[in-house]
Amino acid sequence: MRIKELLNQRFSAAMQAAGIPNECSPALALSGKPQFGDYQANGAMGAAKRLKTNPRDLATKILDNLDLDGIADKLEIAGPGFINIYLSSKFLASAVADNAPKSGNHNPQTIVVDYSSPNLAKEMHVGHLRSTIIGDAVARVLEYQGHKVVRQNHMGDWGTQFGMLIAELELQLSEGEQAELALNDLEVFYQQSKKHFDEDPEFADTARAYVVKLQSGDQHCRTLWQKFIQVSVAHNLDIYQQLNVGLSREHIMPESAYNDDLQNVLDDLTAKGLAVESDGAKVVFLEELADKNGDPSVMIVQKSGGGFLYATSDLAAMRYRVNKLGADRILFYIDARQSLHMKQVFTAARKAGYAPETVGLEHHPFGTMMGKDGRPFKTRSGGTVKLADLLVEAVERAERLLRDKNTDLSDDDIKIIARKVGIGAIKYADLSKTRTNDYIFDWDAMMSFEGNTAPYLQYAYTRIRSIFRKANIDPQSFNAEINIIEPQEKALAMKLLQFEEIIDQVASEGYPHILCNYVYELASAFMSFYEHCPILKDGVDEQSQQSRLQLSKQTSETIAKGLDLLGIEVMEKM
RNA sequence: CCGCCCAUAGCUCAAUUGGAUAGAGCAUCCGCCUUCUAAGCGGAAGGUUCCAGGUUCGAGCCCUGGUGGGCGGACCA
Repeated sequence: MRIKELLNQRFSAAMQAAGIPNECSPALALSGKPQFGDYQANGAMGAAKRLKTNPRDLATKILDNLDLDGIADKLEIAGPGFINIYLSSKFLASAVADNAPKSGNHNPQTIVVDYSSPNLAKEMHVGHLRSTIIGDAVARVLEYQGHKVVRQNHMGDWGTQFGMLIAELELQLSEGEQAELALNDLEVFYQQSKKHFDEDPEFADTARAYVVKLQSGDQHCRTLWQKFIQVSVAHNLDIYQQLNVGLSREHIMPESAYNDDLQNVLDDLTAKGLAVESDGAKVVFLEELADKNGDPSVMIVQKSGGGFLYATSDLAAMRYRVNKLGADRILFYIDARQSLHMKQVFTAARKAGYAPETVGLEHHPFGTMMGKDGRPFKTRSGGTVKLADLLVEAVERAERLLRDKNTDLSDDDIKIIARKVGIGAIKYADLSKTRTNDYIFDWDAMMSFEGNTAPYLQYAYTRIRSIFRKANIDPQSFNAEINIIEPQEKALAMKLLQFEEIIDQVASEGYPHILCNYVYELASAFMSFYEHCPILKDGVDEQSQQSRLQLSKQTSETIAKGLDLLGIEVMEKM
């Protein structure tokens, strides 16, 4: 149940009865401080401005028409016209009791989520982390809400580099090398290839010729290319699995898949008068994005040599997603540096009719991962950090910490837990920061097991599970009536009730850090509750014990669900 | 030259999108374990929200102008 929504309905009705126009929102919000109640309605002030009346009088009028019987104990008008709402404990208790995840969705949409989309020429590196895990978290949230989510991994498998790479592969195979062995380390392979390309003109010519041959369907080049792609894709799928990310083979829709459609897109743009020739290239001038001098933004869709660019394949992808996938909404988790490009593609897609106004096009950009020095995260020698190496280090660090702190876990348990903690820590550190900003990657902070980190939340979960083990109760089947007496019980109940509202917010705006903050606050509220409200200790009456166990059970479920939506696993012990 | 983004406690980050006295964690200091996992809890201290104006009942958030930093902008993605 969404309390805010309920209050909103009641306040809207009261405001209407008080003669306030419908456009005025009750402006409901959680109260920041206990002395301002649990929720507050700030709409009286906005409405008073509009009606040119006294806000406090208007607030009184709203209260006269407001029916919150059985929901609120007390209502008060404060300050310039705030209405403070004190919820009844009985209402809270019953609300928590039927706080079970809602079934179905009144307005399910088909939502395409474009995320991860690495370039297959090289191994995945830290630059791919954010798109991969933020996009995945949002996809999970949308699925939880009952939408049809279509994940699209727009892998880069078709650029100029591939001519160079297949020429290198051909060379190494001719020297008797096995494909699997040659491609064992994609990074090394890429460097060898680049070296040949730069130093050997003959090789470079072959490479350039192979790009053209590949794209025109030459069988030999195609076979070599497929060998390479196969290895690279397998590498990526392995990373996804390690990351507990819901991307598999079926979600891959690479650039090459649009190859046959690029000429069609160009022809169509030309026919519509959008693409015109300029300096030998085919470009689209976008007056909508003109600067203050009136110069339109330029988007090249075909090079003067005849080659297509990513703007072209992005437009082809747009058409596919709208027409074939039936998208109502398309989300792009792509680096903030491509904001202009996204704007151009969106504008062109609208003008060409590839995406009607009814289809939401949303670029959800994100900032860069920085090192502790405030510069982009690199290895000590200044190279790119491979994602595979980063994950190995995360698990190793987690394992060391577990061994330091713990004695009664088996070796196998430690291995399994270290994986969940290490990967969880790395993902959570990223997801918990505001998506659009750069953030500083700090091993110690994310692994510290203190504060707003994955280990803290995982620990909170295991603590609750431990209570049930101790009491020899199966939480799954446990169910008891909730009784809210202590302030910590109320605070915990309030937090539990905010889950769905938070989910709505993440779904509409695509900021997973809101969910992170929520789970952290929920876990903190539990820790506080747990310290002040004994459960299994001597002297706790039966009714309180049952009620507190019920609160604990629902907290553990909500933490687990919240973390699950973030793609982070929990465990029974740690 | 044009355009986009950022600036909040010593550090890392929040602030329910215009709401009341700007909140957490780390670090520092003070308390709490023979009792449900102390990887925890309670408390103290820490702020001219980069600067200057403006809008209004009310601004970290909106507008204007600066300062400082990052990133984009005709043939890579």
